[in-house]
Amino acid sequence: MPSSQCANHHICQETALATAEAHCNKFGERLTPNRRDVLRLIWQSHRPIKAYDLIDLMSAQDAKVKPATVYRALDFLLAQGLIHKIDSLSAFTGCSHPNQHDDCYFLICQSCGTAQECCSPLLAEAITSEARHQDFKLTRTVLEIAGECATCHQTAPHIAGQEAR
Amino acid sequence: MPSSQCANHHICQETALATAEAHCNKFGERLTPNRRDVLRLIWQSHRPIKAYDLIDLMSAQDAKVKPATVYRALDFLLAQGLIHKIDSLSAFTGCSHPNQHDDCYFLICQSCGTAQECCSPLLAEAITSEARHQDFKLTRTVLEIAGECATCHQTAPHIAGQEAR
DNA sequence: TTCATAAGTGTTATATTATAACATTACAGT
DNA sequence: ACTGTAATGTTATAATATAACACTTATGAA
Repeated sequence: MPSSQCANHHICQETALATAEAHCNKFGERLTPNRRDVLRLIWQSHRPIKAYDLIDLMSAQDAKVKPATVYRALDFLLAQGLIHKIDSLSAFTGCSHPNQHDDCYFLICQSCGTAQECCSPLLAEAITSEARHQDFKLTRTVLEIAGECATCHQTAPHIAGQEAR
Repeated sequence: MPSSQCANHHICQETALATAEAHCNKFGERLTPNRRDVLRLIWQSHRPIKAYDLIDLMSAQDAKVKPATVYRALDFLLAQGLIHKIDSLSAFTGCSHPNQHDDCYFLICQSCGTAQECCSPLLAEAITSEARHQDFKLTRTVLEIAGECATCHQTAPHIAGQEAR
C-alpha cells in the first residue's frame, strides 16, 4: 500500500500506526507521543518528507520543535524498520510492510515526487549474487530508481510539471 | 581500475587525468586548473572523498578555498561523467570509465572505506525490466551496496577495524 | 511504595553539506 | 582590441544532522 496508490490516505495512516503499535508491543519498544506524531506526519505526506519539513509541521501547532526531537524519533523509527530513508533525496517515507523483508527498492517519480516501495526477490537475488561474485559481504543495499511513474507519464506526457505538495 | 585495486595509485591518477583531458577536448569542455585539481585530489584518495575534505586539501597549500569553488568543480565533473557521487555517503569518487555506460553500481566497504565501481549489464537489465514492469520510465538508478570487501574479510575476519585515511 | 536505573526528552550549541547572489576575471571568436 | 560568455572569487546563508548535558518519566526490583 504505497502512499501514492492509496485512494483514501487516511486509511494508510491509521493502518500504519496500528501496525507500528503492534510492532512495538511485540518487541517491547515504546511508541511514545513524539515518535507517533512523527510517524503520523510521515504517513500523512504522500511522498518522502524531509526532516525539516517534519520539524515545521510539528512546530505549526504550538511550541517550536527542535531538530534533535525529530531526528531522535526518526532514528528510532528507522531502527525499528517502520520507516525508510531515501538517501538520494535526504527524505523519509513510511515502510509499507515493516519487518517482512529487507530487499526493498524505490521508484521515485521526479514529476509527482512519490516514492513507491517495491520488493523483488528476483532482483534482490540478482544483487546478492553479484556481490557474492565479487566476494563481497553485503550488509545493506540502497536501490533508488528515479524517473517518471506510470500515472505521471500517462496523465501529462512530455510535460512533467512539478505538483505542489 | 577501481582505486582500491590499483597497486600504484599514481598510475590511476595520471591515467584518469589524461582520460579527462581527452574527454574535455572531444566535447569542447574546459578542464580548468580548479577542475583538474579537484579531479586529481579525488583520484589521490583511495576511497570516496567528501566535499569539505577536498576543500581542506585545496586550502592546505596557500589560500583558503571556498565551498562554491569546489562544488562548482564537482558539478562540472559530475555533469561530464568524470566522477560519481555516492549518495549514501555524501562523497565523491572518480569514474573508472567515463562515458562508457551508465549502469554502474558501487560496493562500499564499511571496513576500509573503499567503493568499488562495478558494472553488470545483467543486473542493469534486471533493474530496467523491473521498472518497465511497473510502467516506470527510468532516468537514473542509484545502487549502492554496503558491506565488507574481500580484502577486508580475508585479512581481518570478524574484526573490521576502521583504517585511518 | 520507594528507590534506582534506564530510557526518553528538552535545550543549546555546533558540525556538516550545499547553494544563492552578485562582482570580477579570463577566454574564444570576431 | 572588442565583445559576449564562461569561469571564478567572495560573501552570505540555506539545508541537513549531531553532540553534549540537564532534566523528566517510565519500569521494575527491593
